[in-house]
Amino acid sequence: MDNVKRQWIKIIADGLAKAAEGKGIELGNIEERIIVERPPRADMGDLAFPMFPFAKDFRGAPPMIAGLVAEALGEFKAGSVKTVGPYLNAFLDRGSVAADLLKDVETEAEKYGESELLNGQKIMVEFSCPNTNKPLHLGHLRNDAIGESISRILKAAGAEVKKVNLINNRGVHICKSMLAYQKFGEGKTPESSGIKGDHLVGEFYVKFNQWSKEDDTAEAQAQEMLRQWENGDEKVRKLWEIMNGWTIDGINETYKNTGISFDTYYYESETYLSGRDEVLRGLESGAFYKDEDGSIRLDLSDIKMDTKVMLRSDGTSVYMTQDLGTAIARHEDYPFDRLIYVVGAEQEYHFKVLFHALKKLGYTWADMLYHLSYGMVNLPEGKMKSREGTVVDADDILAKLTEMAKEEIIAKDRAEAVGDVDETGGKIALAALHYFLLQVSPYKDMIFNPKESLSFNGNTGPYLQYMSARICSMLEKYEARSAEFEGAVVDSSLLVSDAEWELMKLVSSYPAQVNQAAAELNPSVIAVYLYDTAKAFSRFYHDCPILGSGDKNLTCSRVALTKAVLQVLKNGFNLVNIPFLSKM
RNA sequence: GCGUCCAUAGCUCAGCUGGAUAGAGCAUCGGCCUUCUAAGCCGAGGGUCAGAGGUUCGAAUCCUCUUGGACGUACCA
Repeated sequence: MDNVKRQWIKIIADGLAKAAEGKGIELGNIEERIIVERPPRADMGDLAFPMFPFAKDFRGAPPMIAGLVAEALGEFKAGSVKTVGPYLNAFLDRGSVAADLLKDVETEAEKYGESELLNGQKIMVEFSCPNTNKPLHLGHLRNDAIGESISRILKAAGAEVKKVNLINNRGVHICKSMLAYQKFGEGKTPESSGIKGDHLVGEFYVKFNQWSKEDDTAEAQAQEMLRQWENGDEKVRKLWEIMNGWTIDGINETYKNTGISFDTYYYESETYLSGRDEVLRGLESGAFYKDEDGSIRLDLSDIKMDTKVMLRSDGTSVYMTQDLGTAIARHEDYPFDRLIYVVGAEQEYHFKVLFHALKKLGYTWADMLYHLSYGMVNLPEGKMKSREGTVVDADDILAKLTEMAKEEIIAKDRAEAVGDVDETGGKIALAALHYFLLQVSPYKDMIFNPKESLSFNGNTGPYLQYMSARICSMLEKYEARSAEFEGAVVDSSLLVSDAEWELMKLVSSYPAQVNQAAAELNPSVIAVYLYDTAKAFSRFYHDCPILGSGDKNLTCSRVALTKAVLQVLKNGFNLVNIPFLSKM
């Protein structure tokens, strides 16, 4: 389609040149000045060329110019033009465009839509980054969905992508659940209690907060435990290892259930010390300074901010210390061209400071770091608050969605056709969840309404799956009846109705959508595109009989178009982590 | 206080680097299953794109201000 566009720009430029010549006007570099747009309605044409920019040259109204150009162009092969007010609209030759497109999609198959936009670029994407004191919640699911999707999109755009996770397994908050476990745990384990490890640990974190309300030494005890941990106290370390293991196992199970994976895990417990060394080096080099209160700080007055603590006065690390160490370790492990941190918008300040600190330390690659800041997931009543117990748990929401999907399968009497109801239910749940989370632009806050968001109808993930399942079912029937269509050929000149042409245009625009999503780091571009395409197919499917078209060449041709649509849906599903279903 | 971001239909969201009559879904109302899965299709109503200026041939989109909201401004992460 890009070629087609370029070809048309040439044609229009030619027409403009001729029209200008007739009037003795000099237009300069015409091709660069031509704007290509999509007409608002399909019946107005396929490409639109506004003539406004040339009004001054011609010293006349745009509609007049459009008329002159149309006249100058006369008849030609690639299609036709029509003037619509100030616009010159082009109608492409549907048959020949369709033929090329269907061939491309078929030969490229699962690679259709991939590009070379980011060829040769090494990109590291950090996302998820859970704490090991509680299970994942809905906010993490948004983070995971964005991180995983962005990684896949960048890869599709040609980049070499490394997905990394940073486990926040160190700090007072971790000690809190450990302390509560020591006091109230009674030796419980995930096995003995039958509770998933991360949830079990989370229970003790909640318990700590209750206890600390009654006992005001609780916080101090947690601090003391952190000191013991830093000093390598054997008993504390042992408990820490056990409980971290429980949480990480539990969280990994959630990742597995959501189709999320990582190439490398980093652990804060392993990077915070190198961060500390780095800060001390920075103190020597003069990048940082020692404040009168004993802490080591970074002066931010050059970027109009205050100062920031890099290392506490007692020598222990803060979040920043650790992130400094991690970033440096990462660049050594994988000399990236870009490192994308998928982290909530509330940490924008943190990353501004982190990047600045790295630059001050002399790391030139600090310019390659990028904070992909995303908005919060809120409830209709407002923020999720753990203290008020309104946090939506990741496993709970998945289980609930899966249950609803299974009920739906049974209610529609599809259990037998589907085969494994549990598995299909789980995949439908994932589609609902991921589509819901990714259809929204990342940087915006979003509202999750438990009652209304868990829908499988309308503009949802399951709708997309449903379309692909119907396609598969139809294609299966086509194969089964292959004898009837013996000798039929694809004749793209038969695929020129408006419904078919609309689908062609959508299929052809998929590669551009992938590039846009990659350039903007925005999965919602793909999500919205998939819905538009599924919707257009649904309309076509309803209006145009395929197997019963009455003409075997027409059937064969529509099957070819349908296969192309299916391919694009499949490829797109993969980018936004929506499981493909051939039956539902 | 200062900084960053957000504001589009009753609700949840799209709207490409400014372009032709601002779009979906949900909800409401009305049609369509003897025909490829009704998790579907078609139609109706519903908008001062928060408000006011500005730039431009043209602004939901860019700039300024105002209002409302979120987040940040920790020796928490």
